[in-house]
Amino acid sequence: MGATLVWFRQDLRLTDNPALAAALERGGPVIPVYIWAPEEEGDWPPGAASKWWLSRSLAALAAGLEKRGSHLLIRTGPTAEALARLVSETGAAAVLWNRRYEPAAVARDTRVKADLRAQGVAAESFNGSLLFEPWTVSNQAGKPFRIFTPFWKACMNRALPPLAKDAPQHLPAPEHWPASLPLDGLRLEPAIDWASGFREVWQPGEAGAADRLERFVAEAAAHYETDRNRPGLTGTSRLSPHLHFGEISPGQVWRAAAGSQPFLRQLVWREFAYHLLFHFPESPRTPLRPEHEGWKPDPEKLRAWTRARTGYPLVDAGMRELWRTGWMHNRVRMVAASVLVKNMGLGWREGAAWFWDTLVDADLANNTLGWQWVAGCGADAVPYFRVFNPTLQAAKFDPNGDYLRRWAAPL
DNA sequence: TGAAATGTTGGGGCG
DNA sequence: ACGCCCCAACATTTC
Repeated sequence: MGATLVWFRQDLRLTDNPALAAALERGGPVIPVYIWAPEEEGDWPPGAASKWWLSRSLAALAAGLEKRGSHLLIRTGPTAEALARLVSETGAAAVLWNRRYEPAAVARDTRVKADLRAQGVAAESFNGSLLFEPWTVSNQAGKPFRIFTPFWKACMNRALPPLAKDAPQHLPAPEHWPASLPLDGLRLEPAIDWASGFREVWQPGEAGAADRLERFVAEAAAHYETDRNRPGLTGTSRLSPHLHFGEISPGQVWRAAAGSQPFLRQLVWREFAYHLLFHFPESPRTPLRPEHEGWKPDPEKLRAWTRARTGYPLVDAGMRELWRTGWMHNRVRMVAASVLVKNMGLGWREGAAWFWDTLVDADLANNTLGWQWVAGCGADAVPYFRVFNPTLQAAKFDPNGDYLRRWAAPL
């Protein structure tokens, strides 16, 4: 039986991983590989915070594989060439992976699949990142949804897809492991150590994701509906980076948090973001609605926003939380984005680009949806007259000033 | 997942 | 007991 390559991408986990489960099912040796190819990501190669996370997450995945008698191969792109070379080095009969939905990734993966099949190699992709594939959810007219609530209802009417079989304690290994680059050879970690605040907050990898989920369900899920809006509390799950890198699957999260409808709703917002990105692949660049085109570039203003010098205490606290931890509470993200677009007159893409570089959970689908929602140019967006008042928002959602105090120290 | 203005309701104080 | 007023709490409307 020939070996099977499992091409890891944004599914850096050994539990509920359909591609890995299918590879094990085939019976031969399993060869896990990660290919670093940022030049294939179109306009959105991973930003600095994402690379920091990726480095740690790959290390965690590699350690998990070693514990099971396996090994993570690291290679660099071009992906098609790297896979072809690995196939010839290992005599692999199949390459399996879990799907991605970003336009550049879809185009690249389609070519890779065709190339492999032309070489006589079995190539199959699986759903490892979403509850429902974007092309399987549609409205009465058979069209993609553009409004959240009907999408949510359609999702709630469907059966939860089953989980994949978890990886066993021992993975079948090939007789010889092909060469691998060292992880630090990818230079994902910053040369200057700006990530000390990140390390205090985050534990990238499958174990960190499971721990975060367990704590959320035990401590916060019951009060999620109200506490999720309080940035001074730990009222949200903080699973976004773990979900982005696939260290945990939405199916696992859904099952653990099934008692909290308001939280499930947020999980479906993530599904909706992928639904929109898949069906409207131009939307990260060209929104569905033309609103908010009257902005002018202003590097000084933009710099003030990025460096936490807007003068709005809640926004500046948020920008400092982002800078220090690679994450910002969602309530504060909405206010910070609203201020950039509606108070400062800057373009949403400029804010989105900063978030892309600084967020550990930077995700093209979610980032695009969030910014277009605030700017009012997306599929399901706030009307132009909906403007957040940063002072009022602080009074409402941080009444004791806990959040402002926590992120008061200047950068 | 807006804010502010305007409208409605009901409890309680008071003469 | 009753009517009147005030006001908070909530609901509705408007941008």
